[in-house]
Amino acid sequence: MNTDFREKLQEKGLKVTPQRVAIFEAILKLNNHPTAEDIIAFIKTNHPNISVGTVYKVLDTFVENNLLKKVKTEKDSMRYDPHVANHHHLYCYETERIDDYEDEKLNELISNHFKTHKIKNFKIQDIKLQITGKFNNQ
Amino acid sequence: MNTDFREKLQEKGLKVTPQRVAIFEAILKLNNHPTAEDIIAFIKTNHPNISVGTVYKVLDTFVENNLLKKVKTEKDSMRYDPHVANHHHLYCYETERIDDYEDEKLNELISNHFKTHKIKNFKIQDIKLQITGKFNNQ
DNA sequence: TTATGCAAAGATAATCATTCTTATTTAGGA
DNA sequence: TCCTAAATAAGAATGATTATCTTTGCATAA
Ligand SMILES: [Mn+2]
Ligand SMILES: [Mn+2]
Ligand SMILES: [Zn+2]
Ligand SMILES: [Zn+2]
Repeated sequence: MNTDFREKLQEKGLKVTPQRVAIFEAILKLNNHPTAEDIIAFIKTNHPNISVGTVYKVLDTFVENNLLKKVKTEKDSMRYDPHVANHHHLYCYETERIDDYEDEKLNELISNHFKTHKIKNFKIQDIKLQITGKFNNQ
Repeated sequence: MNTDFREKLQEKGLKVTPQRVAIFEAILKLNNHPTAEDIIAFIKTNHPNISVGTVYKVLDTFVENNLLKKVKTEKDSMRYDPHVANHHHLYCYETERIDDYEDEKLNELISNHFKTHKIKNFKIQDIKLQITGKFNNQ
């Protein structure tokens, strides 16, 4: 999993640095579409000298190179998603929790719908669902 | 349409002020899910003394009272939507344009799908599609 | 080896949307 | 008309993000 990520960096012509590896690992570990702040806090424990600016710069680089996605929210701080394949999100309206939601049947349903119901003057690139609600337990 | 809005304010127990009316009119006129900045710029022409803080406070009040919705984006500044009934959005990946998209058939399709495919540990409140792509002309 | 080039990281200042504070004004009911 | 809670104005403060500038780490060429 680590070598995997190193290879991806190299494919994109990006240098493999300890910071980049640490930031990506942090995002995987944190596992709730973390903010930059979450990432910084997590990394600071093992890697206390990392610079805030570096984290933001690395996150941008990752997004540009499609190693991460930004997640839309209505909050001030951006959240990041290591899951770059197309998928949907469950948003809790009470907490900051955002979970992934994958549903191949639903994707087909929607994709078929748009085959017969074109949107005038608009070329679709991708479709995401924001499913807002409340998690039960856990 | 204006009296309509005044009545809505009164129903909610909110005072009808020139600032509130101007802000709501601006959002309707601007008609592209404007930012606070767009609204301020628009209002300043007729109403030069309005305060920036007032605009933000009024926007919050409107959102709390369901007269406006916030629109999720991955940009820094928030956008506002006077269209509070549930509907979807077309996002252009090249420009800041966001259009409304309503599709009753699609809503039914999705709603039926979730009747038979419950999400474990999650109670759905609402579902919005973010349809990203590119507008043709116009 | 040593020098040169260059991407990346660190430190920290600057920016900019938004929020907060405090004094003042006003809408709307009594 | 008067009163008062609610709303606004002005501007300072905050906080996330971006920009700037210097330093570091390597690779490659002299
Ligand atoms: Mn709209
Ligand atoms: Mn911000
Ligand atoms: Zn995700
Ligand atoms: Zn809308």
